[in-house]
Amino acid sequence: MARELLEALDQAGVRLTGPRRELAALIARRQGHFTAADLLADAEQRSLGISRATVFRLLELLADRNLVERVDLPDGRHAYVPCEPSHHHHLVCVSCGAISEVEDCGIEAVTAEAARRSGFEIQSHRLELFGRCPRCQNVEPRQ
Amino acid sequence: MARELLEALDQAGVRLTGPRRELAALIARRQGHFTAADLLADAEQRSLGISRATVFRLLELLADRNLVERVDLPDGRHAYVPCEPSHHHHLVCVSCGAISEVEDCGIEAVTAEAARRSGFEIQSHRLELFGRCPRCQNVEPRQ
DNA sequence: CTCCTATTGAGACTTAGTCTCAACTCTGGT
DNA sequence: ACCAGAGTTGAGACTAAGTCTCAATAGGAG
Repeated sequence: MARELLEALDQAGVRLTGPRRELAALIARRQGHFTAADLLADAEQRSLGISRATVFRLLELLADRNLVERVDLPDGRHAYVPCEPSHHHHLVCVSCGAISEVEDCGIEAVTAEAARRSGFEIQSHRLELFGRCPRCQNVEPRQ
Repeated sequence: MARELLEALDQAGVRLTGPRRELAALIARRQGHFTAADLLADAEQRSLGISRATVFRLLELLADRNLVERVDLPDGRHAYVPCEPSHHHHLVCVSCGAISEVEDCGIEAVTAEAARRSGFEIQSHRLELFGRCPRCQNVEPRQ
C-alpha cells in the first residue's frame, strides 16, 4: 500500500525522497481516516524530523492525484482517506473512524434530477455518509 | 428573513439582544453562502462593535437549530447558508456563490443501498453539489 | 423597576495551514 | 562514479480560523 502510493508518485514524475517514503509508510499503516495533525504526530513520535510543511505538501500532492481523498468530518475537521483514484464516496464510522468506500449506487440520477430542477450545470459533487460500522454496532448495539 | 431568524431564536428561549438583531440583519441581506469572516467583516465595516466570539457563537446557535447550514466549500473553507430547517441539500454556484436548495430527490435510496452493501448503520449524510447557476452560464457560457 | 442570568467584548490562546529561504538531495546525463 | 541543477526540505515566521476566560453589561420575567 505504501508501495502503491510511491509508485504512483514516481509515475507522476515526483521525486521519491526520504521524507516521502516515510510518510507513505505512516499513511499505509493507518486504519481509516486521519488528519494532517495525526500524521504529523506519528512522524514526531518516531523522531523522523519531518516538518509540518512537508506533511501538508505531501497530502496536497496525493490529493491532487486522487490517491488520498479529503473528507470533511461532521465536526468540521478535515481528514484524509487513502483510496482508489476512481470516483466514489465514503462511509465514515463515527465511533472508530473506519472508512468504507462506496462505488456509484445511483447518485448520478440524483445529481441529474437536481440539475434539471435547478437549471444548474453541475460540475462536481461530494457525498459523505456517517454512521456506525458493523463492528461498532456489535460492540455497543443500539446506542 | 431577518425576522424569521429572530422569531425562531425567540421561540427557542434565546435572548434577542442587540448584536443578535444586527447579525441577523446582516445575514438576511447576504446572497448565497458566506463565511464567518464575511460576517465579521460586514460588522466591522459598519462599526457595530461586535466581537469575533459573538459571531461564532451566533452561527453555532443558528446551526444547532438548522436555521443555517454549514457547507464545506471545495477549497476547504467553511461557509454557512441560511435555509429552511428541513432536511435538504445545497447546490453551490462556484462562480458567484449563489445557493439553491434541493429537496429530496432519491438520495434516500442511495444511502439505503450503501448501507445494505456495507453493513453500516447510517446516521447522517451530507451531499453537496457544485457547479454553475443558470445566470453564470449565460454570462460566460461553456467555460 | 429590579434582579438574576444570559450574553457580551476584549484579548489571550490554540490549532490549522501557508510561505520564505537557505541548505540539501534526488536523478538524469556524462 | 560523478556532477549539476532542479526539486525538495526544515525551520520558523506568519496568517487565519476558531475557542476560551472573565469582568462588565443588558434582556426580560416578575
